[in-house]
Amino acid sequence: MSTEENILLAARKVFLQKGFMSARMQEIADEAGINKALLHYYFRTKEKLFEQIFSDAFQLIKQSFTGSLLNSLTFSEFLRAFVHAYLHLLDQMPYLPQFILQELNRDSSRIITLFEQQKVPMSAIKKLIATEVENGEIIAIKPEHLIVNIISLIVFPFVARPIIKTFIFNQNIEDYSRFNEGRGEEIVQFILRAIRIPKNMI
Amino acid sequence: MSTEENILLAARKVFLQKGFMSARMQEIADEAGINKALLHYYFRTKEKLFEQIFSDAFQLIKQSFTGSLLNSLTFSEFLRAFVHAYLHLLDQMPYLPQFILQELNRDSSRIITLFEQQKVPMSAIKKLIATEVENGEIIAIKPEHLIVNIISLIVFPFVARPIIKTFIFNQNIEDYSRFNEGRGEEIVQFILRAIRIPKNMI
DNA sequence: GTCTATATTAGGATAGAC
DNA sequence: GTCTATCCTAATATAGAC
Repeated sequence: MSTEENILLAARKVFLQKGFMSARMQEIADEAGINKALLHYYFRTKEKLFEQIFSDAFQLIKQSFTGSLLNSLTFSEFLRAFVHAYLHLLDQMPYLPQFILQELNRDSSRIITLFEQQKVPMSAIKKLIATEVENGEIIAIKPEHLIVNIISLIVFPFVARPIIKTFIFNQNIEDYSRFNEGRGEEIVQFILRAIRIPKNMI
Repeated sequence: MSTEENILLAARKVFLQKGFMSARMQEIADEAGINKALLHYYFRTKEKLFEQIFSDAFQLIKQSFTGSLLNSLTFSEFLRAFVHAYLHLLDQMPYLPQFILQELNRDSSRIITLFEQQKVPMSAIKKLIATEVENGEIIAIKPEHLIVNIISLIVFPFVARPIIKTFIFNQNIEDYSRFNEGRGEEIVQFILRAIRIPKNMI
């Protein structure tokens, strides 16, 4: 593995856990098994190194959207694919959401650049939902609310992990990991129930 | 207004927006219209000043739980009261959730202290849900999932505000604020639909 | 390319006058 | 209690040898 890849791997680990402000160049150097000066040799500044990590991280999230949309004809197909793709990603990178949200709140100008670079297929998803509402497949709901609801149910538990672990599960690790295992289907079913047309209306 | 209150007000504003690491004592002093030395005279260290702000902030959240539980006999009463109480609080303090979550992720040991000091009535809420499930008032759902779902739907949009504003509303402020106005009832109805017993099962 | 040693600066904290 | 001036340390960044 090249030194540059090595640094990027170490930087990703440290930045994701600590965020830009709390991350230390020294810690990244240690993690990569090199020294500080070499970090600067490869990436000049902390800011530039961070930039790389941040946009890579956001791209991973974007791929959950595009990938799930690709092979889905109906909304429920998309929903199931998306929930599981996203949860699979977060399983491997649990710090990802907090990292992204923290940095976007810290530097609000970054969101503009991000929006221009990373085209998330939001309007396609909106259209998919709107069509199913028109066809009477699902209840009348504004696509924006439904999209926000889906993402909230998936992502929030990762951002609030310490609180949930402590205040809801009293630090009981087993209960908590059981909760996580069932979470994907729970979300899918919860949403499907919330948007289905009541049977006795026919 | 006393100098001490003045400082606390300024500190709250700066800490909530910036978080501990990005907050600057200088900025707090400016905001309070005094100088840095006086901050240290009143609160010795940045850490101690922060401590005060943080526990006050968490207490506000706790009160949304306890307050809503107080006068609710059924789950749907609690749900409606809680959603609106919490949203009312976040309307006034939109940075509150990101602040709390960021700090709990930064310093994981803090959660222990917090748990011992601030008794959130979680078991009472769990019991309320479990009872309604037993009585066949709502569908079979694990209380932990339902509680997490409720909080996710309320809180996440505030944490992800920049992303939602940009990627879902294309920076259109009017669309975004219309979304926020309808959000409370949307959440309540979404959850009630997801947990109701289907009519044709009777 | 990689290291050691050093410069620079930002920012929290303190001393001491009033 | 409030200020100005100063200290001190941590952390980013660079110079220069190998």
